[in-house]
Amino acid sequence: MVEGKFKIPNDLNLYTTLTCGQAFRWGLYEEGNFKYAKLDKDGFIWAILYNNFLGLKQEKDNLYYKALSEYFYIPQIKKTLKIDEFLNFYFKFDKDIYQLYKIMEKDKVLKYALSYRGIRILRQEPFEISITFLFSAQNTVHNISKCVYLISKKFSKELYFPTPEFIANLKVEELLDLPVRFKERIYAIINFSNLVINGFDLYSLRHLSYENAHQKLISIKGIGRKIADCILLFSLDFDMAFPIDVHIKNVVFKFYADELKLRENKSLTDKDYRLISEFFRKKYLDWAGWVQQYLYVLSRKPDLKGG
DNA sequence: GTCCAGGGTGGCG
DNA sequence: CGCCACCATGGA
Repeated sequence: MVEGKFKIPNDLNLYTTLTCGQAFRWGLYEEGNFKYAKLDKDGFIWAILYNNFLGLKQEKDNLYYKALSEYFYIPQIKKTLKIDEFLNFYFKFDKDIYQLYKIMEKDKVLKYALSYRGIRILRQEPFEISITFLFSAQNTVHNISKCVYLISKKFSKELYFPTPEFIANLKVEELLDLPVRFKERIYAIINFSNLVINGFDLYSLRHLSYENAHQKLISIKGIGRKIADCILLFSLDFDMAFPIDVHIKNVVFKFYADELKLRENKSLTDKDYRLISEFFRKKYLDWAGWVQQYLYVLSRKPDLKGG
């Protein structure tokens, strides 16, 4: 076990970043159990990621870490990173979030979300994120994290995230204990894993335009517009992706309806999804996905819903 | 008991 | 296009 201190190079709110619905592995690992978003007795929050076991704790501008190993293997770039380098990679510290704050101050709604400053979009592993968000349909953050925990438990004692080969070879019956809303989600993750082992290269989508990458993803069974945007934003560096779930939809219709000339329909139509998404993308470019995350956190706070 | 979570698909008018 | 039904859950 290695321990150390890392000087945070840009603004960060560690706890909110790790528990705001973009990552599902952070919490407290006990014997045969996992408690999402819970800290250990020393105030560290833990995750199994990139074939390592990492605990983090923030004190002002410092990140204290404990890790099983000093090295993290990043499969999508086929490189091993030392812990400092890894933290810069994972939290995208090369992106100067103060530029985002300047933008947010000018917006009537986003300025209120500045109270959550320090939320960053994480750079996560594409296959894991794809499977994770395939679990996410009409599901809760808590249950999604439980799905990820349980499927990792089936794969290895160390709780590493399964390989595509492992999931592809599972039978549906072996996955029915996962708390997904719809059984069809189980078929989707097995199908997706088969695509990957047969040569579908998620990471190569990064070379495409946003439009083309999104198009490729939604052509896959079980992945629609929203899950595609989550995969692009949370694992493939498409920071201009703007996923719209029910919370984002509500906050946009409440505060931006006039500006966007929106008329509320029974459900969010493809036309409106595209309209809203494009509006924020054109306005905020490579910060659109980050803006979306601040809106998401803001809209999930019950006391702020009134506006 | 009810309501709702980071949805997607297929089908009909 | 918009709307609908349907889909093996679990917590508040």
